[in-house]
Amino acid sequence: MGKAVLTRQYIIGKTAAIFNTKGYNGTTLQDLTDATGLSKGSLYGNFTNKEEIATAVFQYSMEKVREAALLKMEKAQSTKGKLAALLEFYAQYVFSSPIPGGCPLMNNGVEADDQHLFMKKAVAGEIKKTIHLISSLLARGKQRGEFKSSIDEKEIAMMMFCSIEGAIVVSRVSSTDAAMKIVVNYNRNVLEQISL
Amino acid sequence: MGKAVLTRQYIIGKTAAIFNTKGYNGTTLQDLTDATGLSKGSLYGNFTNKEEIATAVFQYSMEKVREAALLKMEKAQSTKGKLAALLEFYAQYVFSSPIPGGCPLMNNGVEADDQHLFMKKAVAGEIKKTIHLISSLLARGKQRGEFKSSIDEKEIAMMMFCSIEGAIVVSRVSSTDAAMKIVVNYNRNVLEQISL
Amino acid sequence: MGKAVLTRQYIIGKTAAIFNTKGYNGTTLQDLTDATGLSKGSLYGNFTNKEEIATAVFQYSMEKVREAALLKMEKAQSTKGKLAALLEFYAQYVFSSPIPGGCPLMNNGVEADDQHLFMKKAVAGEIKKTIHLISSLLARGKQRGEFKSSIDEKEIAMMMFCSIEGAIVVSRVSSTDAAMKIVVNYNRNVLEQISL
Amino acid sequence: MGKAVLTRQYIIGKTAAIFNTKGYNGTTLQDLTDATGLSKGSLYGNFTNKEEIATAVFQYSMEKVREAALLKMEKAQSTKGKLAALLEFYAQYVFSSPIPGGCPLMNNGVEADDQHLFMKKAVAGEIKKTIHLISSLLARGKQRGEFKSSIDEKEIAMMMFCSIEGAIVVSRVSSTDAAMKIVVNYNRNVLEQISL
DNA sequence: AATGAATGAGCATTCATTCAT
DNA sequence: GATGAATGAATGCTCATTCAT
Repeated sequence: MGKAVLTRQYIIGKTAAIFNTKGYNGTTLQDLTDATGLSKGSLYGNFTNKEEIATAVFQYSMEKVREAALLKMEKAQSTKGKLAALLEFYAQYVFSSPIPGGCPLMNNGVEADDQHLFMKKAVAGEIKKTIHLISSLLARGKQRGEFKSSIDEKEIAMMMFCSIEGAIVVSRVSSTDAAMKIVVNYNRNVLEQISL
Repeated sequence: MGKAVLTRQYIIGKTAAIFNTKGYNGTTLQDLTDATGLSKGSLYGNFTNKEEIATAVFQYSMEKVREAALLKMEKAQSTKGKLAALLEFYAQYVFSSPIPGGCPLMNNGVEADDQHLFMKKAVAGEIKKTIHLISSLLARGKQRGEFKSSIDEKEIAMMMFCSIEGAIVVSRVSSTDAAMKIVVNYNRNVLEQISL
Repeated sequence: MGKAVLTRQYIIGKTAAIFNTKGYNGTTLQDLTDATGLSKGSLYGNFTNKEEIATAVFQYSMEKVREAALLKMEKAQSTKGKLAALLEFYAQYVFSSPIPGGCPLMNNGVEADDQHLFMKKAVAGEIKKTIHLISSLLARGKQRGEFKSSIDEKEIAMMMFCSIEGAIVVSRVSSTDAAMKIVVNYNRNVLEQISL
Repeated sequence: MGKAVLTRQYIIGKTAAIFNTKGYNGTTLQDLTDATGLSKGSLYGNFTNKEEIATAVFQYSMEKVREAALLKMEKAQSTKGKLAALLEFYAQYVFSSPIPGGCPLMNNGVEADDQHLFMKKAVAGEIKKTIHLISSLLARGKQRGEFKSSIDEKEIAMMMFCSIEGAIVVSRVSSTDAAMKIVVNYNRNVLEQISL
């Protein structure tokens, strides 16, 4: 890895929490130089502009989130166990997310949808990926005979994802994880009901 | 109504879409003077600062949203019919929301949660109100014998709300209402299943 | 006295301390409406602009100062006694001036000299008047045989005035009346030395 | 000297006369960019805010004043001669001060005393320094047998300083150096009277 | 590869003043 | 005579970006 790549990663790692907390508009170059200890010139030497930093940070943040989720899931052996672990992961997410500031998908998605096209595309892609992950697990569970063959894995995956994401925002704004607890519990029950 | 009140309402009405589209940070005083045709001085004569405008706009936007939802619902006579109408309302929400730019709850909630305390409080209150509305309808349906007495109306209300809100963001970011359609359909089925 | 005159005097009385404390540039119309409880429109109904208010306030403030000084002086019967009373007046001036904020002559003089011609003239006139007052007292003392006939009353008056005014500023900036005490004491000794 | 230091000094040098003429409140950032040819951004890159510029300018101005005074004084060999030179310096001060606009001590002192604490401290310090300088000269003259041993150097220094400063303001406001001439002449006579 | 210094456009906010009512 | 509402210019300050070194 060349020095340039290392510096890019250093910058991304040091600034991910800031972007996720303050949002793209709310994050200033000054914030980034403060967090990294680097000069503005150096930031612009490694990225073409703030948009590029934000996009790279978003990709990095999603990797971190996914890593943390997969770590939780890999301990479980059954597909159902893995999905339960994923729910467990989200249950704790509200107040201790891998990148502070809540879910990068919601944070960037909401700010991007009418404003930042460069980011909107990236968020849409990551959302699709995440829903696909859940959907695939459900499909595999069906194949392996863990889940009823009648289930619509796409529907369940979408409901799981949307309700969890909604619950993250509701819980964070309300400063209590009451909403998240209800939603996670509901989805756990869904897992039970579709199990054979 | 004094002139001041009228001007305040005029400002609020003209700028609601801007705040909902660009967010608080992304909306500038220039945006507001452009939209209203008023001078900055006039804006500051009617509001103490941008925060106060944003807060008033948020309250107004939520009223508009609620009005539009209630309008859809009042045609239905059964409680179940009202809840179905509410789902119908959200199904169309993605691309034609009463205030352009998506759901003010998500938009303001996501931006506010780590940054704008003045707004965070307001959003939390409105979310609570909205969930309570759904929950109350379910409870009344139970009383009236439309729904099974075994249902947990708070749980269902929370799931409906969170999944719908999540679906709004997902659909808007993805520029397709596929997610919303799935979520609305799922919740319609829930209504059927809890009906007697 | 018509209502207009009364309102003018009301405004002047309520705002004198503000101008003397914050200076002309530092005083805003908002300060004046806050202090008077009147609207901007009313202020502009009674004065043509801020300059006119400031000028009227300055005249009023100087009257107040002179009144307070004369009150102290009138108890004394000898001319020397009157001048000693005047020094006494200044000795207490630093921390309890008739109009809070120090001497209007210095305050307005310093701010006006390069900027506000309308005020510069007024201040110059009042300074002349004040020095003339001291000078006249010394001259009368000479006539009445209280003071040596050899004294140059204009020189002594100028020294007294300049040293006292300088001491006011020095004392106020230093937050201690040490300078004023020394200067007053020196001038008291001068009075003794010129006495027959 | 780094470029930053040079630019700071350039800014200070170019703006000293403006602050001394218009005062802190009366000086705008626009004035400063006009005088320097630099952008606001550059000004804020070299100073944290207007206060910091004003403070630096005040220190610089006092150095310039002191330099000019010392230059006049160093030609004289006797202490009395040096003090006479200092009076000479002030005699010309009214219409040709090292920094245009009068004495920075009075200008900043009067504006600062009730408003700008950051400046008040600085002015108080410089006043003390200046009075100490005069007092030291008088003390040295006593030691060297030039002045009577009975003199109170602190009293004389204070009177000299206060009367001169008062005379500066009076003369500038009156647009004539009559006051200054009288005060300087008086103080010259004092020097004669305390000489052995 | 990194920096320090600069820029010009833009930021939210306040200014003295006006004027229809 | 007094007011509330408006204005446009100006306020101090911050922004993302550039570029010579």
